[in-house]
Amino acid sequence: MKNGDHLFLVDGSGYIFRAYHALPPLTRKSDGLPVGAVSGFCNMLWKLLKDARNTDVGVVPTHFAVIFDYSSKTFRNEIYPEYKANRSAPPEDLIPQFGLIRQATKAFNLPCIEKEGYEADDLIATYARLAVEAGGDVTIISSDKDLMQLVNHKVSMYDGMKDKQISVPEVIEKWGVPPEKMIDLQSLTGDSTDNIPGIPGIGPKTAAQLLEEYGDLDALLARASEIKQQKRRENIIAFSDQARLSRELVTLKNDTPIDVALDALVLEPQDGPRLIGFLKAMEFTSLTRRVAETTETDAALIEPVPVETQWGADAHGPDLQTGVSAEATPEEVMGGAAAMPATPVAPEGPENTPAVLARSRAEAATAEKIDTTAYVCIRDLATLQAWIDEAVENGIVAFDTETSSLFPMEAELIGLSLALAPGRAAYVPLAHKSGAGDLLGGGMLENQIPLDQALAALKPMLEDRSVLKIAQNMKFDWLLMHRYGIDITPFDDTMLISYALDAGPGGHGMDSLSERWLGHKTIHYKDVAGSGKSAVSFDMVDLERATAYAGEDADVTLRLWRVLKPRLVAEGAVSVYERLERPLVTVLARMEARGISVDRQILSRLSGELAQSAAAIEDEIYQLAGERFNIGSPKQLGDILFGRMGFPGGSKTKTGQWSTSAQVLEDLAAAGHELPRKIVDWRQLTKLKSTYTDALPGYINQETGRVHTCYAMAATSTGRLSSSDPNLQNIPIRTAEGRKIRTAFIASPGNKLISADYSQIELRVLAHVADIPQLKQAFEDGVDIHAMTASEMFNVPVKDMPSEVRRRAKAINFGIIYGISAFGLANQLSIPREEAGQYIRTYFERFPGIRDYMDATKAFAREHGYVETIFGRRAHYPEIRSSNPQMRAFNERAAINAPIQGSAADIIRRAMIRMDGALAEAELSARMLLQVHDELVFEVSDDEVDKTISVVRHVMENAAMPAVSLSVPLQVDARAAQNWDEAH
DNA sequence: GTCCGACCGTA
DNA sequence: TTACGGTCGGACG
Repeated sequence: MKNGDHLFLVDGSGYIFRAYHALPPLTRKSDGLPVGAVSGFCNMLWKLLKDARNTDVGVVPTHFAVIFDYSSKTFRNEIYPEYKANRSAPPEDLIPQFGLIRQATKAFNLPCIEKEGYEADDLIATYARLAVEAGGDVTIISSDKDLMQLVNHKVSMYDGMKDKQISVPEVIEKWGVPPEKMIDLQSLTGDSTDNIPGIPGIGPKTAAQLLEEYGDLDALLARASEIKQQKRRENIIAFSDQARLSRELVTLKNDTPIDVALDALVLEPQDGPRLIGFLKAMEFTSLTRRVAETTETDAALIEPVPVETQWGADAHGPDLQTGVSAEATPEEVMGGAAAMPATPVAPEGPENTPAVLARSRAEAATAEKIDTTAYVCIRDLATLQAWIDEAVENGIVAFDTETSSLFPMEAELIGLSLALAPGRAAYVPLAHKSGAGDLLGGGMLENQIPLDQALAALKPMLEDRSVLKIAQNMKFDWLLMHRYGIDITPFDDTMLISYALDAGPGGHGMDSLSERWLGHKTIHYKDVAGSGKSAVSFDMVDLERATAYAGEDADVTLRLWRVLKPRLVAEGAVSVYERLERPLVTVLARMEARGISVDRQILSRLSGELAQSAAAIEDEIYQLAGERFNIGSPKQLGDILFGRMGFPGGSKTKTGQWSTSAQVLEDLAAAGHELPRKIVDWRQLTKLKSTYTDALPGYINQETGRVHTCYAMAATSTGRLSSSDPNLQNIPIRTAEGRKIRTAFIASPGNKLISADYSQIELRVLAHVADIPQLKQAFEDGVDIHAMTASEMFNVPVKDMPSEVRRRAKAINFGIIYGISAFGLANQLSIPREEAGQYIRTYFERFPGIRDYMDATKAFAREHGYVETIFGRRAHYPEIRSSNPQMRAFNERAAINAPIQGSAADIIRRAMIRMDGALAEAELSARMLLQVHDELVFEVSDDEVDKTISVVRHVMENAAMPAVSLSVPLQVDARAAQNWDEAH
């Protein structure tokens, strides 16, 4: 920058709020996305830049930047915690616009500048100083009085909305003091919107008058006793410290660290097609036309670029509080009734609606052939950098990693692939071995970019908030890269998009999605790495095959995204994806990374005890049976029990074998037979040993010494998570023997485990969605729900109720949630089917609303093929129209269960998404470790137990709010102890 | 070596 | 009667 150059600095954050309130609301036609502030912003930028190229106008920028606030916490909060504390969260329809305006800035080919810990105003002050020192002039595009202190003969302001210049005379005219006294003036008056205290009773007029008389703030405070007006004098003396503090707060910091040099702000030529791509996506038709004319671009040839919208707490805007009021989307606020159909946006004509776009994308995707030999293998840094640059330019890139393991906490990076456009993908090998002839696997292959250099090159792009990273199952890649010091943001996940759209039968793996949506059979991992004993690690795969395989993964992921993402809007699944799926990815990844401490000694001792007990029982079994056989083989066991020994066979399995289930064996035992009892006991012991005490130690991670389960986000049809490797959602609890295994899950020294679980969450959800007065009242009163049910059904008082009566009512309550049948209930309670049927009839008489709800849900599912949770998550049951009565009945029961189980699953997801923020807000160091459907397990320092329990309980009990206001209270029981058994 | 059914642990 | 994942045995190729 040199003499005569002119820097324009746009106060982006200030503009967003001002435009939002000043301009009429505007939404994108096709899907209702709020874009009023974005529209105003684009029009203003266009006007500024158009004038800039018109040399008839006096002021021509040579340098240009748009500056944003990054977060609400800045150094000012250190000085004064109350700074801006009175700000409420931004309006919900403004939230997605923060990100869009940053994207707009990029589309205008302008630098987008922000820095964590600093306000936009400080960055503006810093750049203004640098520019003036370099001999340039500065125009700040803002009308914020906080910036007026910067005005001088080289620096002026411009109000883009009023088309008004603000120089030294305008400041004096408006405030009665010259710009250099604005700081003192604001220190005296304070500022209610920023919660800056100032001195009570002093407004701008008085302040200006005082400064005129005494010169500056210090002189005024020093000579305060001379002031004639009594009240004013007393206040200034009493609140002088407050004025000095205010001065610190309002004084802009003009020496903040900056990441982008002044000279890098030089104004680049407009990129017409890029800008038009964005404007078309926003559906700003008239501005699109004007830009097309001016840049001589044929807008018809340009596709709208996909834009990233962030609704939640990830969205960066100034003063975005973590409070719940900020989080409801319009879609959520309007939704909320269970099993109500979300209205898909109906295509009303040939215009470009989301539904039309989604359909055309789907058609195009199957038509395009995929050539896996066309991918590039990148082996030098310069080429990688060129791809990265293009990704940044593009704003979108599909990303995939190849690793040494499917366990993300053990996996090491072997290579990664990128895709910039369909068919344009590259593989970057990073740790392939030469493999030639050497039994030890050979040395490292030549000509690979060193891992640290590749990661250093990729990190800025992977963390660049203007570049959308797309992956299939991002949690894996996120956790892996997190371990390499990179936190990917922002991202989309094709697996989760598919799940939000199409949960039901059928998975969401890349291979099946590719086949379904692209009509393309992917290369299977087995085909490149082999399988079983002959399988090799991916680092031994030759680069040609590795490139085809890995490149295809990225290519297919990108293509899937292009097909699936538009469907979210078209089919009303945006809210589920944005509020329940995407934000959970990093929450779960961090939980997996933390792991939980497991005591190896306890497990090993238990294994020994179990082995001994099992061996003893084994001998008795052989004695009783009169021969040795494999007790673990249901086939052999059935032959002996029901064949040779002639026990009365209970039921047969579907393969025609005698069933040897615990139920059958228990019945025989109850009839006085000794052997079946022994078998049941033996089964329990060996199950505990093989599944838990023997297996768990093998999952203890070498480096962390902890067990890191893996959560599957898209494995169930209802919205529940599942856990595997190891499954920590089925650790025993029902029997005393089993519970011992829980004692091996421990808190690290100085810590406790907290277990917090929802009490009867599914029955509470049922009471809410089916609107059952007695159930709601019972939960309101906090009474024993099963006893209440029994009392209603059997006309017995709750007091001194026989336990068997309560047990039956409990079975019925669960039966209701599961889509009850007389057959199932009879089985569960070991009573005749007729009796079970009578129970159900009685239940429906007492609670007619339940029958209505079940009938309505079934009818809804038959009509639409899916059901919905209270948050709009859909579960599809296409087979509910099957002509097979068994199949149909099964799907009906599942359809009744899904909204209940799924709503409960959604509630705990919401709690989990908010939990880390709430704990941080309360300055608690507790770590969330595990989720078991209605339970969360935390590890917390001994001295923070009580506070943590109260925060956790608050978050969990209010998790449905504000999207859904449940008509039943949620109750959370929480306890802390040294191990999981005692905590639960 | 791979797949499936039976069984059983959890919510 | 709902939703999962792990282990085992045994049949298949």
